[in-house]
Amino acid sequence: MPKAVFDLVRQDLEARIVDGTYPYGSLLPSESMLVSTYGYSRNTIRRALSVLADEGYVQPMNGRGVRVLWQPVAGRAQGTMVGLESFEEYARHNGFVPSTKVKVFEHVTCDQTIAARTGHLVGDDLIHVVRVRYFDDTPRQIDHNYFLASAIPGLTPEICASSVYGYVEQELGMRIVTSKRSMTVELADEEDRTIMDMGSYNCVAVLRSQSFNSEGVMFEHTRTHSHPDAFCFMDTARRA
Amino acid sequence: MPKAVFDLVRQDLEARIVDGTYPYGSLLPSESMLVSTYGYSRNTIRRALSVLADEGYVQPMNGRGVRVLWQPVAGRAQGTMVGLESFEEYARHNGFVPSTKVKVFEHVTCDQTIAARTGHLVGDDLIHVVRVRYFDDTPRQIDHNYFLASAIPGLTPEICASSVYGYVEQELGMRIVTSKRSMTVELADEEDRTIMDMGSYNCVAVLRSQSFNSEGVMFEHTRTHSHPDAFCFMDTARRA
DNA sequence: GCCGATTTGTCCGTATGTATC
DNA sequence: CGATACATACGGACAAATCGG
Repeated sequence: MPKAVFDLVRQDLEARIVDGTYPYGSLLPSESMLVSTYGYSRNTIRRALSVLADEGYVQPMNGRGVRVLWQPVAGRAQGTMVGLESFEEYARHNGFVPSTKVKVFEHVTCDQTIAARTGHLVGDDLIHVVRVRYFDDTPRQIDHNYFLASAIPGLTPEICASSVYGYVEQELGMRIVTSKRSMTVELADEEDRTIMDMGSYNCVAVLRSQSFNSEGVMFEHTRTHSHPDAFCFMDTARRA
Repeated sequence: MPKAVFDLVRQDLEARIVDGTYPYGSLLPSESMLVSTYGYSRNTIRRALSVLADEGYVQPMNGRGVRVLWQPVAGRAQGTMVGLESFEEYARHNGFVPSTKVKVFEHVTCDQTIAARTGHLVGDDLIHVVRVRYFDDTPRQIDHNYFLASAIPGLTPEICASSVYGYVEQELGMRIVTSKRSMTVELADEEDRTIMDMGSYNCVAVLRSQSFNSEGVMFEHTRTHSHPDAFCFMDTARRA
């Protein structure tokens, strides 16, 4: 999809890191080398490297070179849930067959309580959706969504049962850009225990998120309760 | 600390966003405006904006402007645990008095089992440390660390009881740069139940992380078990 | 310890493309 | 259609850190 030059370079370098051409612990060719091999300007090469560094693939070292940090997955951690990944993307990456059942689909007007909890504005016309998510027919997540109705015209329960993100991006041509999230561990509530088989667990992973579209409007608040066996969040951070 | 021009601009813009000069939902002055007010080149201004966008403060919109996404913290979420934050930084930001008790401090040689679990290399000389972390004298975290001995000369139990990161950064002049982390929810083990007052919870938040120093060497693996009441992880993600 | 070569980090000025209004 | 605003790319310059002789 992306046709930007710096992104082509990034993809190529990433592929070579993953396939072992540039193994863990080694140094990448210097910037000037990459400039001559790729034939693009140093700024463009540097931008590609910068993205790779942000994603944790490499680490640049002043005066020395760029070290490869990436290594094949350590093993057990099956779930990635990296960056901004939807339920369906997550399932696909991990070899599960995903399905969804819509339990609630209703219009509500945002009052003070909802506003405080979700970050929507009082008076907004919202669509409240509750969904149960299955991996291979086993209930694993319960989603409570509040969508900004004006931002998602034509939303139906059927769309909620497949992928709202897909609808929003492909049908409405809107790109989800930024998402703020928080993660906590909380006691499973009545709903969790009724719907999911909690086994010996009495807790769930709770992920709350606000999503902003390409216009900078917050169009969604989600609270997801995940079964501990189906939750693994991965992340890479850099320090200034 | 940072004297780079783009970072000064970033700090200034961030401050104006936080203090309400550029409120939530508004548009920042255009790049050309910022160029003339700050007196720096467009590249430099754009770099500052780019960092702010990565951190979730703003969202640039092609052809329109740069929208402010930041808003004062929504409320309850007391804990930030944002980005790369050490235990002490976390405690300070949240008004707790932190303390630490070192339970284990021993040299071990990395065998196959430890290597598979931590990502260290077989044969490495490691320092295995187990620490209990307190907020206001209440045990809230249990840390299992494996430090690469050769990367942290002079490490003592006393240093472990205060801040290893502080020692590493200030005394050794080494900067922690990249960290890869994963978060899961797991059943509290015997150790958790013995040391922490789990109340009605039977789960803990488990955070595993590998830290790389400025030479691109992995010098630490940590597994932290956190009490649910003392764990809140916040994050902002962007989509390509 | 010094010096020069190498490599990454920062910054500037300019040009062109694309999206919005 | 033109004006505005962000996105991408190029080329050049100098600084800072590292390394080898």
